[in-house]
Amino acid sequence: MPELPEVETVRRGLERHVLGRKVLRVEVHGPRTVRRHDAKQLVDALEGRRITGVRRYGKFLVVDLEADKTLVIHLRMSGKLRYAPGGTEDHEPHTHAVITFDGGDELRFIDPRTFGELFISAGTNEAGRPVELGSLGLDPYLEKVTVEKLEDLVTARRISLKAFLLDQAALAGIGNIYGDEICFAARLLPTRLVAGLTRRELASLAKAIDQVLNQAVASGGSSLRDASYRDIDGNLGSYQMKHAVYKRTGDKCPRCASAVESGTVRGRSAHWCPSCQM
DNA sequence: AGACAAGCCTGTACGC
DNA sequence: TGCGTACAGGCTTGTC
Repeated sequence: MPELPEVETVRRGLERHVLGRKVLRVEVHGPRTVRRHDAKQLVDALEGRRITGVRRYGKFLVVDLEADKTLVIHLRMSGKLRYAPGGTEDHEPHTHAVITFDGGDELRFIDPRTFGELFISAGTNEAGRPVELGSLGLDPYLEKVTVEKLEDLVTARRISLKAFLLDQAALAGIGNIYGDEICFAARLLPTRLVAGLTRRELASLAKAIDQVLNQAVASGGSSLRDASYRDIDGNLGSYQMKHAVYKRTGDKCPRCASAVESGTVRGRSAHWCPSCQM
């Protein structure tokens, strides 16, 4: 489940391997890989052009190319990018797109559940971001989350803290794993209504968002048993070993040793410590 | 065998 | 009336 830390790790790998490289050939398989427009449009935008930048906004990867072409990638649940040096013939199952560079090295898009997608942006807004990403909220890794910003974002919102953290239009990049871990780090229950959080609690939340995401990026993200996230070179992340509550129902809370509980909040699984989260 | 998980979109219902 | 919200369903397939 690539969330902000995983996508940031992929972005760094992408920058290391493909920045400045010239695309020779692009193959797209399956009708769901490119679904916002004709696949040929993507092939034509990429072939013959060099990659000039690799950005990330929330869970979206943005690959800039010469002639102001912009490739946008979202991995959704099971999408992976894999860099394969030239001569690595075997494509693993569910390889839906292959970008071959000058010299023969390949960038492969693999996605068993086919929720992920690639598309060419129709243009950029005044901030230089793809217009399709216009509704994304504040990216807590690119921009510092302050109490003031959180106060602005939660006013008049009658939703739970967990729902707020998952709302990509408020904060971009947090998914179910980091949502639970941030609530734990902030000592706040996921069911709390955001409009009712005190300034002190919002300060704790801001600090938790910053700490959890930074530590997760430093650990190369989280790799779980299912969907098994790996970075662009096939390496696993290690932040799952630091998860305090996510999928740890019944385990001892690392802070107070109470048993971790779980349930459903806004239709999504949630995990929390009943003693030290309030 | 069948429920479930994930992110995100869409349709629908409902309360303030 | 209308907005914001919750909830269910859809998409998909590996895992339990």
